[in-house]
Amino acid sequence: MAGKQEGVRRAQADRRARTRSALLEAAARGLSRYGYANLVLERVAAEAGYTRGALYHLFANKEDLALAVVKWVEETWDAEVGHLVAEQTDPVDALLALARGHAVYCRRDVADVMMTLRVEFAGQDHPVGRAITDIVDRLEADCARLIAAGRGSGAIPPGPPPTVMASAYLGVVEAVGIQLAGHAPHDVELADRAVRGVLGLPPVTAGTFPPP
Amino acid sequence: MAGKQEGVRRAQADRRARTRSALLEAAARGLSRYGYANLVLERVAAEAGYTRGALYHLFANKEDLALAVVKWVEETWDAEVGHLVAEQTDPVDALLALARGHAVYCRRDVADVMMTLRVEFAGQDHPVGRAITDIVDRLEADCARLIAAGRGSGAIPPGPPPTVMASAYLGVVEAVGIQLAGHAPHDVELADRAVRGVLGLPPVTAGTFPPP
DNA sequence: CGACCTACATACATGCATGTATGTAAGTTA
DNA sequence: TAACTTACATACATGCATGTATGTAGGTCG
Repeated sequence: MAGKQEGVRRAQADRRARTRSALLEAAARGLSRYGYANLVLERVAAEAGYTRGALYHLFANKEDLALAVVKWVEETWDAEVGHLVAEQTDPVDALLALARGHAVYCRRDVADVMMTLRVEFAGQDHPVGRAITDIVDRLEADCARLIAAGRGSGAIPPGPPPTVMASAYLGVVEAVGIQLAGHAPHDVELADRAVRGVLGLPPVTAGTFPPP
Repeated sequence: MAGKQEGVRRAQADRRARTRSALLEAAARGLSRYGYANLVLERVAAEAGYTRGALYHLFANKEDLALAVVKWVEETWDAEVGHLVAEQTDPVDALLALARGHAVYCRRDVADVMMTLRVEFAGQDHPVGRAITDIVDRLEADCARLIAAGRGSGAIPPGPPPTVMASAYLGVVEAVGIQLAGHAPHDVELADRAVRGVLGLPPVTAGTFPPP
């Protein structure tokens, strides 16, 4: 196990990883634009600079590719938005941080992959659809807990049950993020506004937004 | 032009209209579940009690069928939600009436046809996608005017430009309508809350919702 | 440097959904 | 009731995208 051995092994592994990343990124863009059914693998490969042969060498099939994209998007989202939420101690602060963080996350062009696929596979029984609903369901449960906690402390006024609130909360967060992608800084402000509205919190008074 | 002539003519026309409606309704349900690309015309026809032959006799092709569905949904939406908005004189009341009316409209199962197709054709150049964006763009312009009017009268506090606000407003209305379909009466309440939040209006104090 | 493996391209086979052409029964008008 | 049209079903043809099988060049290791 000399240094050169690992070096060359990393060389081949790096080559593989680079092409994989290129294909993954092209697939993510393609999925967000065309969805799953209309995604043509030859275009994906061509956009990444390869052919379908490379794609089928690195991914078992179209479904496997889409699942890999979903996993990749989930990981980048967690890395960028998840920690913003985790470092908040107050549940309301956490919910507001998630909304604002997601709005910022949505400024990149692959952000609406999840939404596109979720809509396409809604009501179906497809592995890709299940992968997405699993993620969303976990997130929704987390948000429901945060809302329940906020209710318990009195920070969130009474209203519909926390699970229903969480569903509405995530819906508006997603909608604002997608509708206002590329409209900084209004994306963050309106995500904040919409979430406060759903939670029943009073609006921030003029001049105090955005907070430092 | 005796009564009998018109009678029999109405008989054949009625037959045609009934099968057309059955196919249209089946197509609407199919589109909202599977989207356009995954919609199989044989299933649509079978669900309506016919075969593809009937479908191709009444519609030129798949695209024509989808366009007819879009038109039909638009008309039912106008009939059910549009007049609620039109009879409001105050712009803020109109915006709130639209949000609440749309939430009620979304309780039927074909309500998310527009959203499904809009997502599927986003960024494409397809006639069906254009038909939808045309409708949404008109609605968005109307809402932007209402928001500008509310700003002018001071009823809506300052914030992002009306066009951006309208985009966020409609996104939120759509999201809540879809997420909370079948969760009456929370759907209406949360649509109201979300819209008030986006517009920067204070929440309704506890106990006063819903208004008569 | 010769044997082997990996990364990728090219070529082929399959399936599925659309669209079209044809057939048939029911309805309409003289 | 006979000529004609409409409403629909059945059968056929086409295209396109996936998946697989095969080929080849470059890297890897003895």
